[in-house]
Amino acid sequence: MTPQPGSAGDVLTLISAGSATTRSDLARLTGLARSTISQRVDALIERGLVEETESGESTGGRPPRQLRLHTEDHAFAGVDLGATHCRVALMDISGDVLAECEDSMVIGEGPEKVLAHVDQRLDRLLGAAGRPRSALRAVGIGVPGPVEFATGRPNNPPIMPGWNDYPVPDYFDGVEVLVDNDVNVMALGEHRNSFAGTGHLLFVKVGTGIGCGIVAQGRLHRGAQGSAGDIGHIRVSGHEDAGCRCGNSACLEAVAGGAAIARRLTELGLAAETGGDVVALVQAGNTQALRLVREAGRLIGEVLASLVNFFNPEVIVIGGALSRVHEHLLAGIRETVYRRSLPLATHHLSITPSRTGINAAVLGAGILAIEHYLSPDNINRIVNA
Amino acid sequence: MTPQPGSAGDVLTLISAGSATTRSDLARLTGLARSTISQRVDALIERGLVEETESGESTGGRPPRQLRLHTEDHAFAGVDLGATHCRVALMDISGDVLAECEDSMVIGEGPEKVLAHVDQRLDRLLGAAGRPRSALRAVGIGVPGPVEFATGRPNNPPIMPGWNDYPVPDYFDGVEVLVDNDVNVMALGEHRNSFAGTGHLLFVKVGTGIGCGIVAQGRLHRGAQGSAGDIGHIRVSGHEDAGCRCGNSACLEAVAGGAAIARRLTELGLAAETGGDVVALVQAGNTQALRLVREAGRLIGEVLASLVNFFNPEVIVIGGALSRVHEHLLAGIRETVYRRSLPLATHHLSITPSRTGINAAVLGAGILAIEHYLSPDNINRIVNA
DNA sequence: AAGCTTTGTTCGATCTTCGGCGGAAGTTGG
DNA sequence: CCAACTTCCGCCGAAGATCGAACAAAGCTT
Repeated sequence: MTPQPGSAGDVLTLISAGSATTRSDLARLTGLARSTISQRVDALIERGLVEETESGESTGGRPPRQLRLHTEDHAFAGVDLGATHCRVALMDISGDVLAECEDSMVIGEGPEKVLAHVDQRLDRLLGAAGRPRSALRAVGIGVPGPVEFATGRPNNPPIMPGWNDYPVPDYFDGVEVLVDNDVNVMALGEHRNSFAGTGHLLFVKVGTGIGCGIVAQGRLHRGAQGSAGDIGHIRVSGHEDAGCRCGNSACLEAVAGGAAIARRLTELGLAAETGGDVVALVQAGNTQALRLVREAGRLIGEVLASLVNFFNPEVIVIGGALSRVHEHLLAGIRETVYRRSLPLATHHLSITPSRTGINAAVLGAGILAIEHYLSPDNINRIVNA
Repeated sequence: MTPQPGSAGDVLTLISAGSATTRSDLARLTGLARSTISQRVDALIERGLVEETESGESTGGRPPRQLRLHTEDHAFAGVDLGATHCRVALMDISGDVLAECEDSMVIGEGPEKVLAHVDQRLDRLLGAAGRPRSALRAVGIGVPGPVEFATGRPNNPPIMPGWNDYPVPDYFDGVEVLVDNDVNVMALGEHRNSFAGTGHLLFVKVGTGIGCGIVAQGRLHRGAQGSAGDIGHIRVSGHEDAGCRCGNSACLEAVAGGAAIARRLTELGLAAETGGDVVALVQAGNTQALRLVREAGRLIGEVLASLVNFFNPEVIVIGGALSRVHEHLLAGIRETVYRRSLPLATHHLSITPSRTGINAAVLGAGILAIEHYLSPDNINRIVNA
């Protein structure tokens, strides 16, 4: 059933969203009596979820006591697993980062090794932040492949050998674990951090491959099989010769991904293997690389033009390794999208580089965990327990 | 705020969805005491929203009194406005059609004339069904162009001269009016009638033009400007020569729409002007027409393949005038989608012709009106008034 | 300094909801 | 055919939640 209006969970949602910072705000927003609100807030304070800070500005009368999330007793973690890296951030309940770390790690070594690594980092970060393990409430993990979100099991991930159908949450105990595709958590991180007011947003990650996270009505759209946003294998015109690892040809990823650009540069006699090498060449002023990146932007723009017509987003955010040279990538993307999409859909559309940057994934993963914990249902359960 | 759990609105939602047909069902589903449920049901009966029918089957004890929506005192209407037709259906609150009509009408004559026409039909249908005008609670209207849903104003519709920004709901008084794009209401009608359990569905209308209605998580996705689903102007490869009325070239609609196929047939010396003519030729066994329809299916499939990767729907429904020859259209679509989309996304994907058929739009428009009226918030307002 | 404004708490009145009880209306079994 | 059993439903007192008025607190205004 739907949560009660003005239940403890609802009240906490308003506080955590910043919609209300005082008891009177809450009374006004919920329509409940001030006395009732006080009772709810007391319950939340007693459970250690909310705290009072010094009085705020008076508006001509007694100054209100400010309310905010109590950030001491709980901890959450966001984990960003890539093909060869592992980033972990420990966050408090308001989403602020308490401690973070980053290191190399090979995801192909399989779930046991990798998750042991993660677990160890979690302990280290908890130590650094001075919080006991028992304070850890939930962990969000972004992985580079498709996941059945409801169970946290990777679903035939191409670059994660040994992970297929592995029940990731079972590895940890005493903590709720949410696992999602890395692009989804990046989209979530970007949305909550920099585009909170936006209803419909696309986050496009241009790295070795190309993927897309979809936020519809403020929530992640994962699709029927959790594979939504897999735009790397959409066909682009005029590149029938480019074979893709998926078996088809002319896939976007096979012509505009970082790996594809590097290959083309290699053919031109320039040393480049990864998307990072491409970025380095562009930053060094290499015109060939620059031209190829811009051309990749046009191809990505061709696909995005279709998706703009179909999905009609408010904002498209470009992230991933290649967005470090976003001026050139964006030029190509914008050029094509504004030419090929319908005016009604592009009129208020903005296409921008990621503002959250490299941390979008860890932060998004952490936010996934925090929002799960702060969901009205869960809070009501905690308060009424 | 969120509606109360087990509020009158919630209870009615359960009854109307068929999830509960007796008081004990409701008590079980909501977790409320039987006495509380009885009180809610009494309030709903008193307001004329629910009625009791004869007792149902006993399960070993006293047989429960069945509950269902009271279908007598209210009426709703769905209106399907096309370029040259007008269909109106009068429905009771459970969605059953009480009376309907269809006639020719030219939408280009402008809102006043067309809406006067609609209003007259409404009166006639109300008369035929023996219900007073005052019983009419809400009207849903599907129009062939983009609409700002919140205000019911068409937004620069290309084939509706005189309608731009016209406040359609203001024309009617005493009745709530919801206006949406025709493809959206078709998608809604199809979903609620034939695919109620499906989370994510695409409804593709192939007629003169090509459009798409999007159901995500059971709800219509309209996008930021209400232009979502406008897939007719997505580019397809290898048809740069085909100019489109939108100013671009190689638009899907310009090569695979009914009008485009008719033009190609005309070039081949066959008399065809509209999508209907194309259908007639195919049904007459003309091989040229058949080949072109199948080829159109492949082109539509090319676009849908991209959208399947991006959106990951469970079901794609093909409707519109050309779906009357769906065997040929679907063959082309399926062929391309299953070849070009990712296995994970296509594994449980079904692509089927419309089951609801020609009535999807009127029914969907009516359902739009009914669901608006039955929304928990609205019902709570009515019951507590 | 006295009064005004806004905030927050206390407390009794009121409204909701709960759950037990008993009557109603069937089925089952002898 | 009747007694026992099961399930459904309304009634009603008890328990709980919410409200709003009154009051106290704390700063602003004049």
